[in-house]
Amino acid sequence: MPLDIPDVVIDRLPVYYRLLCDLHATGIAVVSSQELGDALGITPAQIRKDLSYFGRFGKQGRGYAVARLTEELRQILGLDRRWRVVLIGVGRLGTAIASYRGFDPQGFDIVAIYDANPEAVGTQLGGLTVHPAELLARDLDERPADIGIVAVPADAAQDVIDTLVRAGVHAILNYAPIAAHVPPHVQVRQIDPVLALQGMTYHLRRYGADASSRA
Amino acid sequence: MPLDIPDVVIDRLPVYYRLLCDLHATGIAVVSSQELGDALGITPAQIRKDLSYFGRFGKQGRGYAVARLTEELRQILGLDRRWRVVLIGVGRLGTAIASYRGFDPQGFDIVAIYDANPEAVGTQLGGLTVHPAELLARDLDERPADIGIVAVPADAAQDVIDTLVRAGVHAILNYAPIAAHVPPHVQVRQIDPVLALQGMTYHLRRYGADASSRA
DNA sequence: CCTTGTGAAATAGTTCACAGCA
DNA sequence: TGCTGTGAACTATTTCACAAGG
Repeated sequence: MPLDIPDVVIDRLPVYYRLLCDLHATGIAVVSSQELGDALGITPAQIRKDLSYFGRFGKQGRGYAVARLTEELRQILGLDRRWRVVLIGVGRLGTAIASYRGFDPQGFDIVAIYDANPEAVGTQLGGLTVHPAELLARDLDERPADIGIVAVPADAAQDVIDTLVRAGVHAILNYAPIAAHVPPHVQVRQIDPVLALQGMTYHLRRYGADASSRA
Repeated sequence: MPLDIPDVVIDRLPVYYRLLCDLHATGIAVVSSQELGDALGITPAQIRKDLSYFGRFGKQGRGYAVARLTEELRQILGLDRRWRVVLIGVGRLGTAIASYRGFDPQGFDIVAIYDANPEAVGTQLGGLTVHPAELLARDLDERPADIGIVAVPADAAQDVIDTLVRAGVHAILNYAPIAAHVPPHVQVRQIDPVLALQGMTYHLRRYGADASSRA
């Protein structure tokens, strides 16, 4: 398994994985790259090439065994274990994240929650007590976490991220609207609906047909 | 302004725009591509090349006038007007989206909210009444929208997206964990924290140092 | 000086197209 | 026959490096 696999390939694997889980649940045993591609809007060649970085999972003339490929991807992605996640920030967004049911079944355990606001500290959220943010560094020393989810205001986010990185957290899901600065060995993924919308308005304007002109 | 500007360039412009707004608010009048790059973790050459698709906004030896460049980007991105947004789905996530304060100051107006659940219909959310989902198509005919935000369960999402597309919505922000099928002229951006986490666990596993080994 | 704007070079990523196997 | 796996061809994107302007 080579080490120089393009990042863009890695980021497609979870998409394949999810579809394969669905197919598995539906009872479909074999699937071709063509069918996967149709379902995902990706060319079959792309899917075959992506998978070929990791091994030869298909059978010529048949396709891929869904159960086998699902299991392979689970291993490749490290989803065959559980991951410890800390959440920082319990404003509206953090609260929604804490109570989101989608993390647990995929192996992500929110194991601790922090907030800087004394009003929030001590409240219960998804079965956990909210801790004061200043304990984050100390707690991570005693009970490390794999992943940090940052849901604090923009002006506090870089500090929180620095604390996470110093405590050895190597993966950060950042909901704060800032470009996070981290060392190269730390993974960051940004969730930013406003940036996403602004990338689309460019195209809307080009396309010409805005809503008011159709009213 | 050429029509064949790479999408990846377009999606960086909002990042530049946000930083420039911050700089402007801080009272900084001029900035170099080097400084922008340092702040964003992007090479200066990339920033200059990106901007050069749209015009010549800098001054040699000086850099870019922050106010001027901010205004140019606002126009390019179509942020010099307001956009009509409909939200479908008021579960935990939809509720958080409806009350998010970050959309309005950037020109995005949530003008209507829908949900399929009769319990939710009629409740108030961010100053709006939740309407029954079956009215979505009819309402959009009478009062079009530019953008749809989809925050419904996975199994309902494609139907909602089809309805939006049929009603002439050309931009969709999809929070549902599915690969949306849309015609080529419709923009889709996916917000999917689980996929983001799964892309990072691949690297965590490679890096070796998981949290439990450091405990 | 310093920094932009930009062709040209380099790198990265995608798609083609077909040999080979079930 | 049908579909994978994969070099080779192609396309896209980034970076270089430098002329030119303030």
